[in-house]
This record gives sequence, structure tokens and C-alpha cells, in this order.
Amino acid sequence: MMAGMRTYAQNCGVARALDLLGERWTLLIVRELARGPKRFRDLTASLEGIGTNLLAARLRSLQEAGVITAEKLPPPAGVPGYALTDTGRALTPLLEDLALWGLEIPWPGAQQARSRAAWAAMTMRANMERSERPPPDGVYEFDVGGEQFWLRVSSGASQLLDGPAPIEPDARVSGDGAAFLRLAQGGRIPPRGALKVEGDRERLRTLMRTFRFPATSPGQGNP
Amino acid sequence: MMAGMRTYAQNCGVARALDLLGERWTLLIVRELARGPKRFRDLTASLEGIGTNLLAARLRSLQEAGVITAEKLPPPAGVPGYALTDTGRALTPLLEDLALWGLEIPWPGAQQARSRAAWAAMTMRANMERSERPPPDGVYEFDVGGEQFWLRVSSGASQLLDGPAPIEPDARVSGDGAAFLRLAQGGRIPPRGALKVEGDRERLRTLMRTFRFPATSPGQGNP
DNA sequence: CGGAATCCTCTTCGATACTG
DNA sequence: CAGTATCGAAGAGGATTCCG
Repeated sequence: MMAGMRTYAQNCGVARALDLLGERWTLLIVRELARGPKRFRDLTASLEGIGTNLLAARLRSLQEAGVITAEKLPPPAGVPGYALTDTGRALTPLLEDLALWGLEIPWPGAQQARSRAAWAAMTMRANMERSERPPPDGVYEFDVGGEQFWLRVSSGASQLLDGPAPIEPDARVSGDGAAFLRLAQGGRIPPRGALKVEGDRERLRTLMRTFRFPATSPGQGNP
Repeated sequence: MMAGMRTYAQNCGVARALDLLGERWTLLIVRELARGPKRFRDLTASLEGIGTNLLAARLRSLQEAGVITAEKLPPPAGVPGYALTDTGRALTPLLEDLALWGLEIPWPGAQQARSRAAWAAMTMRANMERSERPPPDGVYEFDVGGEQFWLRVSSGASQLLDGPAPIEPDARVSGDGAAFLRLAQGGRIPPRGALKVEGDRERLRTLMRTFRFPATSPGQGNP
């Protein structure tokens, strides 16, 4: 938090969190880094409209807050980049709560909005994490709409990262980005041929079944 | 969402949620309403520094988004006020995630910050909801630091609302606001005499034991 | 008197141009 | 490629005024 920065000055966890995360773009930067380290230009590409000065300022405050670190990306890249700290990774459930809430809201702007398969994949993982039935262990690779990411499920816990899977996946999904989007974000079965599945087809089907039914948040009642 | 309003234009739940909730003060308004309906001046009092024009604008957008409604408060008040809708109430887990995350972050601004017992009570409920052991059913009333609120626990679910309990509570806590704050936000046992307990002392003790507190709570201690 | 709209100043944002 | 510098536009903060 920089000197002279705006603060709510309230000793409340919500206000304190928002002092660090509440400004424009900040949580979207965390969202992007949640799928693994990124470099500056990756972020400007994903966050269309941010302006490089603002991105630089946000990255600086997030570092000061201990949410991200600036460091060289792992080999073979070896170039400078940004990654979440443990504190930053602790925001994942929060991002997922936000995502599931946001998708329930009627939304007039759907037409002009940009879509990304990786964002839909985050929804998919969020639903999976909140599912009643445990997802099947395995490594699943996706190559849809020109984006590549992979999901690892291991005894209930899961991990979603950008890029190709570092080991041979148990199943691989590739094909049309829009079809994947409707599947991952809305649970709608894609038309035959839109997505190609290689490998353990049955395990992938079981995986998909775990997130078809989003968990409903209990919430709190006001009488 | 008003015409001409700023939007991320990203088809992602996080971005869509932030289009509605991401502006300054918005989530703090939801936080205040999470403890029951409030009138305009209650909100200006809790959200010191907001400015009446901005509060009015936020209340308008939240209504358009279907997060809150403007309606007469329940009798005997009967005056106009604002309350969360079901959609708004669904944000409670999110606020709690934010609060618990925010309290873990080192915080330089503790000295100048305002404190409220009701905010600490929300932390208390958040910890309770995430506890391994079920909290004991009952109605608990608090009258600390000049604020009054009550907690109802019923078969695992709980509800925290401002004002006096509508029925005779099973236990009642009253006394020093700062002592309650340290207890509810950090799990620190208050000095003898700082808080008075009436009614079912044992049940209240069991309730307190269900809280799951962080090993170390940095940035606490607001005198 | 409570609830909100108006005005004015200051800060932040967004887009582009520019530099190490 | 990774940022910094710049500047018009939009948003926030605070006081005041209007309306019932």
C-alpha cells in the first residue's frame, strides 16, 4: 500500500482486503496469475484496455502487499515475470465465489464481451471444487480456441494451469473454443464433432459429470 | 448497470461480478446490509467518508443489478430503507472469504482505523461457519461498545443481525467494545470483568470454542 | 429533519507516445 | 519487451443546496 493511497480506514477484514484488492483491475490480475506465472505482455493481452501505466502500478502495489512476486519464470523461459505468493494463492476460493456469483446474474453485455477458454475453465474448476461427488484423479489437457491449459486432479484437490501438461495427460480435449465455453460455463453438451477427445474418454466423462450441478451457497437469511 | 458505465466486457464470472460490485464502497454497502435492512443515514454513519451523492448512486446501481431493494423497513419502524435481495444475500460467503483473507494481511493502518463491534461479529460468524465442530443452537444477544446485535444458530446454520434479539436470548454478552473486538477478531480471551455474560454461560463458552482462529493474527490490536 | 441532487476540486483511469 | 511519461476524461470526496 503506497503512501497517500486511498484507504477505507476501517478495522474490518472486508475493508482491509479491499484496500489492497478493491481498485480497478487488481482482482483480474490475480485471476490471470492464478493459472500460473505470466509476463507483463501476457497480462496486457488478457486484460484488454488496462493501459500499461496502470498495470505497472497495480503490479507494484500487489508486490508491496505480498500478493505477488516479480521473478524470472521457470526454465526454459527464464524471462522476467510475475507469480502469486502463498498469500495470493489463498485468494483462489474468493475468485471462485465471485465467478459463480457473477455467472448467475443477468447480463446485458454478453454480445460485445471477449471470451477466453481459460476463464471458462476456471468456472469449471470452481464448480468441480464445490461438487458433491469427488472428481476422478488424473491429468487432463485442453487445447481449445487457440488456448492451452491443463488440469490436475489428485485425491479431491485440483490445479488449473496454463500451457501444455508437463507429463503425458490421461485425456486430451481439443477443438472449438465456443463449444468448450458453453460446456465449461453452462454445462451444455457440445454438438458432435465440436470437441475431440483423446485418451481416457470415460474418465473425462466422469470428470464432466462432477461439475454439471453447481453447489448452491447457503447464504444467510434476513427475516 | 447504468448506460455508459464502465465495464470490463469480459465473459468471465469474476469480471461480470466486478462490473457490479467492483467500484469503491459497493461491497462495504453490501456488508452493512448483510446484518439486516438499514436506512440511508445508518449507512452514511457506518461508511464514514462516503458522501451522500456517491451512496445514493451506489444504492441505485445495486437496485438495478438486483442486489438490493428499497422498501419500507418492517414495523414498528415503517420508514424507508434498503435490504438485500436473495441475490445480495448470496454474497455473504464471499464477504466472509474476503474478511478472513484481509485479517491475515499485515496492516500498517491499524492506528487510525475505525472499529465496530458488528464488523468483528461478522468475522466471528465467518470463523464459526468454517469451523470443524458444529456451533451450539441458540439465540445469543450482544450489547458491546454501544452496538447491539444478535446471533441465531440453528442446526449448523447461523444468522447475524443488528438490533436486539426478537425473542428472549439464551445468553447475553455486554460490556467493553474493544475487549469484544479482540475476542471476536483474534480469539483473545478478554480480561475478567471486561465482558459480562448473562444466561447460559456454558453454551456461550461452547460457541466460542467453535471459532477457528489463525495461529497468528497480524495487524490486530486497535485501541 | 432526513434523503438526495448539485457544484467544485482533486484523484484516478485510459489511451497513446515514448524510452532504457 | 518492459515499462515510464503525458494528458484529456471520468470518478471520488466534501460542502452546500434543494425538496418533502
